[in-house]
Amino acid sequence: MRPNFAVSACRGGFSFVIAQRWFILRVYASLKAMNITPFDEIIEQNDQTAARHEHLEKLRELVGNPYPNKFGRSRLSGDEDTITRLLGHPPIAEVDAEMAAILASLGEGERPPAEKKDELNERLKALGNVRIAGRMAVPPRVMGKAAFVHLSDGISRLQIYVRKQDAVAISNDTGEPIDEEGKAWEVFGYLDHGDFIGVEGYLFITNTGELSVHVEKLQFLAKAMLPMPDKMHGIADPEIRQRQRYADLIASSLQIEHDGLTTREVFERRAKIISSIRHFLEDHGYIEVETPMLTPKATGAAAKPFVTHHNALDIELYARIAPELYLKRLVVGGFEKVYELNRNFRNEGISYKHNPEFTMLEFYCAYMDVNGMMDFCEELMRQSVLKATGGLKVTYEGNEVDFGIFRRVGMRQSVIEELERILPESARFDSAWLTDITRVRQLVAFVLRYGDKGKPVSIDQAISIWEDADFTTSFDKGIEDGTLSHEQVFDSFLVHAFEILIEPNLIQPTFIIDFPKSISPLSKASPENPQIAERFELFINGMEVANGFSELNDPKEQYDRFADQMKARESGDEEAMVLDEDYIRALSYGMPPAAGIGIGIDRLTMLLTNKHSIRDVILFPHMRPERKGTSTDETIASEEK
RNA sequence: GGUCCGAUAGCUCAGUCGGUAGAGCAAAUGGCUUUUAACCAUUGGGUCCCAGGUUCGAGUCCUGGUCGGAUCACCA
Repeated sequence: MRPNFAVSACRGGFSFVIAQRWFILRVYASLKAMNITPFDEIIEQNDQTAARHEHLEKLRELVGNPYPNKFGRSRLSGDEDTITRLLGHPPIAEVDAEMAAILASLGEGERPPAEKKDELNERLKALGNVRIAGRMAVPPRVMGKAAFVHLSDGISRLQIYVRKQDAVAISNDTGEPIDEEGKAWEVFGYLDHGDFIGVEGYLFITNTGELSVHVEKLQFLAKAMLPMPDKMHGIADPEIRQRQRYADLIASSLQIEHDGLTTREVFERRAKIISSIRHFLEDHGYIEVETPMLTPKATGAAAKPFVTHHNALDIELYARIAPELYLKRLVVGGFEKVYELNRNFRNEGISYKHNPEFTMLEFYCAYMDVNGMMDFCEELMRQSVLKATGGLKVTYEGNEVDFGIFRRVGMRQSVIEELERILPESARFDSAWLTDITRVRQLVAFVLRYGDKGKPVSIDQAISIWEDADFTTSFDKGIEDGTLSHEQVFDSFLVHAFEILIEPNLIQPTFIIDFPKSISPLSKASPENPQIAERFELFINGMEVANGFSELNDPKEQYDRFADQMKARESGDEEAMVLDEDYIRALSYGMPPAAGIGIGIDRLTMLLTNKHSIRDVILFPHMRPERKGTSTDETIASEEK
C-alpha cells in the first residue's frame, strides 16, 4: 500500500511538496531497513482516513491538544454518570414517582402526553447539568444549526442535542470554555462517527419522546482515525471479527439491529459464568491456587504439548497440558478442597471446538468419590447456568437443553443397547461378542462403516454393511506385534463405538459412567469391577464438557499405570502419558481418597451463549499471523530513480 | 492433512451467455434550529485476492497458489 500524501500536500506549495515527499520516502526506506512497519502501513490509507486526519488537525487548531487526559463525569445518578447508569437510574426517580414512570415508559417507545412532557422537561432541567462522555455511536444528524447524535458507553447509548447558539467549546489546553461565538459548532463540524467527546448539559425529552442531553459545553476527547463498522451489518467477515476483536466489540455497541447476543454480551456472560463458579466453589470451602504453566514434564492428560526452552537453566519446558498432578500434590499437602481455573495448552488441531489454549476448571475434594463428584458437578452447573442465563433451560442450535435433569448412563450399556437396536435380524447382538476377538473385529468394521454412512440407515443397509464387515482394522497390527492385549482391543472398540454411535446423540446433560480402566490411567478402579474405572464424562449437545473420577492414590498402582502408558508411548502413541516420578513420590507421602473433575469453560460458554464455534467465545482466538504488505520497497525503488 | 464454499469501492453486497465496473451505506461539497437507518442536491472513490493459461476480448472459463469459512480425521 502506498503512503498517502494528500493531506500533507495541501499544506504547501509545489516545491515544498516535492521536498517533503522525498523526505518521507527516505524515512520509509530507513524504517524498512530496520524492519519497522511504517505508521501509514499499519492502517490502510484512503479517502476516509485522510478526511479524519484533516479533521484531527482542524480540531488541534480549534481546541488544542486533541488527546486530553481526563473528563470528569457528574454524579447525578448516585455514582459516576455513565450513560448506562443515567438511563437505568434516572436521577428524577427519587423525587417524583409519576415522572419516573413516564421516563421508564419512554424506553418502550412511548411518547409522553404533551402537557406532562413540558412539566417533565422543567423538572429535568431543574435537576441541573449532567456531564457524560462516550463514543459517537452514529454519524451526526446535522440540520443546519442544530444536530443530534448518540453517545455510547459501550453498553447503552444516550442522545445529545447540540444547538449552535447554546453550546460552547472547552479548550483542551486550559480546560476552560472558549469564549468565542460559534466555536463549539465549528468543533462539532469536525467530529466523525466514532470520536470520543464529553458534554455537559441538561436532560430533556424530545418531540419523539427520547431522553436526551441538551448540550451547553462540548469537549473533544479522542479521535477515531478509522471508519466505524457498518451500522446495519456490523462486521460480516469472521476473520476480521476475530483478529480485530476491538472492532467487533465496537460494532456490537454501534449496530442498530442484531440477532441473538452481541459479542459484548457473549463475553459478559462468559465473565458471569466464571465468577459464579468461583463464588460457588469458595462458598463450598474450596481455595483457588495457581500451579505452573511452564513445566518440565507435560503430563496429566493425553495430549501433545508445546515445547519451549529456558535459557538460564538450559532445559526444555512444556506449556502445561493439565494442572491435574500439581493439584493432587496439594491434596497430599493438606489442601482438602482446591481448585484452579486457568489456561491449558495443547499442540493439536484447531476446530470449532478446539483452540490451542483453552480455559479449564479443575478441582479436587478429599474424601469424596466419583458419585459425590457428579452430584456436586450438577449443582455447580445448575447455579452457573441460572446465574448466567436466568433459567435452567437454554436453546443451543435449535435444541432445548434442560440443565434440570442430568442422566447417568453406563458406557458399555449404552453401546450394547445401540448395537442391539441397529444390528440386523440376521445378526442378533450378543454381549458375549464384546469379548470375542473375531466378533469385535467385525463389530469394529461395522461401526466404522456405519459411522461413515451417517445415520439413520435402514435395516437393509445395516445388513449389507454387516455382511461386508470383514476387513482388517487398525487393531490388527497392535495384536500382531503384541502391543495391544485382547482386553485393550475390547476396551478400544467400546470407546470407539461409543464415540461414533452414542456421543453425537447426547444432547441433554448426560454423565457417561463406567469407563474402561485401560484408558483412565489416573483413575481408581471400581470396587465392584476391576476392569472399570470410577470415572465419568459429562456430555451436552454431543460435546464433552467435563471429565471426573475417583483419584488413584496408591503410589505403586499409579506407577504401574504410568509404566503401561510409557510402553504405549514407546510403541508410537505420542499422546500416552509421561511418567512423573515426583508425583509418585508425592503420592507415597499418602493422599486421602479424593475425587476430581475438569470442566471445559469455553465449551460451557458455547452452550450458554448459543455459539457454534469456540472462537466466538474466546476474545482473541489463535489465528495464522497476518501477512505484511511488501509493495513499499518496490515503490521506493521506482520513485527514487 | 482430505473435501466443499468464498474473496468485487472504506463497509455490506449485486454483476445475466465471456463484450464499457454497479447499488446502498460511509466520505467530500452545498442546503436545512426536535432528528433518530434524518432528509434533499452534487462530487470523488476499483491491483475485481495473486500468478499463469484459453480467447479478438476474462470480474466471469481453466490450472496453480494465498487467505478465510464449513466439514471430516486427531483431540477436550
